[in-house]
Amino acid sequence: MRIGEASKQSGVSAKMIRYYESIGLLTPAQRHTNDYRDFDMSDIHTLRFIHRARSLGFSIEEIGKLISLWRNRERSSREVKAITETHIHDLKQRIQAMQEMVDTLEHLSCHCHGDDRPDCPILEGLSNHS
Amino acid sequence: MRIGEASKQSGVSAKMIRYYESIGLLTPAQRHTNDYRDFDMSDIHTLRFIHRARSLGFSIEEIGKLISLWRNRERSSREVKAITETHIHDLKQRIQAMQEMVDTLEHLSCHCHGDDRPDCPILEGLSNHS
DNA sequence: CTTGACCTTGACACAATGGGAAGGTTTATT
DNA sequence: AATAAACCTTCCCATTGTGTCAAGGTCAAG
Repeated sequence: MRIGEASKQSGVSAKMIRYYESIGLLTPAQRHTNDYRDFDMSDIHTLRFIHRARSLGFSIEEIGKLISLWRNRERSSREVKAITETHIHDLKQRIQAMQEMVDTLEHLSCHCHGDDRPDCPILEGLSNHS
Repeated sequence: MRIGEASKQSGVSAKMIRYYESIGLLTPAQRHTNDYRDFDMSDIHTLRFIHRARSLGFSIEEIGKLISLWRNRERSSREVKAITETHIHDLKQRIQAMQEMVDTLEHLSCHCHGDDRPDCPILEGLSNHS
């Protein structure tokens, strides 16, 4: 099947399919005589795998490792779990950092009248708070 | 003072100071005869403001608006609060999306033995879960 | 035989930051 | 005074992952 159909069936945009191929995440698709890429169901499975991994926030690099483990029948689940745990840890840290921002911002915001007057604890917080 | 000192006093890297100037977030600094930028305390205040706003996750664009409100004595705190609330909302959405990733990942990970065997619910989750 | 829907590659853009090169200036040490 | 170290300048390139757009090739249906 051609790239448009592969895109529909996998949820990965045609642009991204070409991109993943160009950076070596995907082995280059077969080509028809007219140079059009030709995907089979195995390609679709891989693309779906990538799509789901992306939606769980894995980086392209991590996905590369996951795919190679996925294809390797000799793999140890330890390796997969390690990548996943690292990623979870990473996500949690980012969540925490953002939550701290939210806390600070809400603290500032709740003291701000939010009316026509110029007095604003938010701006004060941004300028004084060292 | 020169850019290195301004960087130290504000916490913004020299690289970023030049960048902020180039995109118009900062009004271009004074120049010495030798072409070196020359910052005064007013510049430092602005840089600190930017630094704190960045550390709270505001985008450059939002910071541009905040700075112009900060400088405007006729501002309404309503506008500042609106920008802040929008940003908080944005952060919360991103946190929620990431938290959902974490939940899914932890669910998969806790079922994975993480040993020498190849069986791996994580990979299965990534390949089957449509 | 034209129209429209595909496909191809390539270039450029985003946001915010870092790295480095090539070259000029100032400051400190010999 | 000479030299070395530590600055400064501009300009270019890389990052991550995605989108947009252009110029052109291919194919099927009308």
